Amino acid sequence: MKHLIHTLNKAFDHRVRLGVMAVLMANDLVSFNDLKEALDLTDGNLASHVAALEKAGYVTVSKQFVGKKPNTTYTASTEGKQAFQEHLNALEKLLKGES
Amino acid sequence: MKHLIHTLNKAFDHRVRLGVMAVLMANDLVSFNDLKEALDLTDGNLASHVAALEKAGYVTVSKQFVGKKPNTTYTASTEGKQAFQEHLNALEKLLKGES
DNA sequence: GAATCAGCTTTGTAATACAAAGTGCTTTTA
DNA sequence: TAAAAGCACTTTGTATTACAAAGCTGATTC
Repeated sequence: MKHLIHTLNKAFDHRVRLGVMAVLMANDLVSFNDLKEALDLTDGNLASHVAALEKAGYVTVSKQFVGKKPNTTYTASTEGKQAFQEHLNALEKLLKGES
Repeated sequence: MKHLIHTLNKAFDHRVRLGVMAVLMANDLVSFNDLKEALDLTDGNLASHVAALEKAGYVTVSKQFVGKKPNTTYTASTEGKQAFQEHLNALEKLLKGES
């Protein structure tokens, strides 16, 4: 028997990644530093979690210069938004006690 | 700045524990084997996750004999139900984009 | 008396998680 | 112009966690 918990997306099975996706669902372009401050994370920790989401194809990265400073921004990909939505649906079902 | 993600309960920050609690919220007495089958887990894996919830005081265990067979059942403690509910509330807020 | 069941515990391996420090490049600031 | 600081990582090192599989204990059914 396959339980609903096995349909939860492992890529989102962590509060930091959940937070990143939540932020990116609400704002479609967020900079590294804004994300870092919003989630109160160290550089390295954020970088590695975002890297995981990027590797999964759920987040896309773009780099440019704003004035003279380098600026990295993140966006949830269409795929990422969809996968996240499915994850939320599965979560909701699970928590409503459907097995 | 403390973000909402830091208010998520680490004890529930895993799909298996989430599943266990969801089952125990819906049914107040569940046996080891029923849980194991419902969630499709190996003995050891279930045992260790339940042990973590028990250690946190969120699940209580009782052992008795049913007929001639030993029988272990689990229940969500009052504390556990409350903590889980709070976790869900935090999750919900997070996913609605409140930071 | 061998196999089975219940419920773990142990073992071993692999995958995270995380902070802190280091890196490379550029730009302010003293 | 040398030092400090910002950006966005990467590396390092440590610690925790996840998990399957095997082992184990005590009882039981064949």
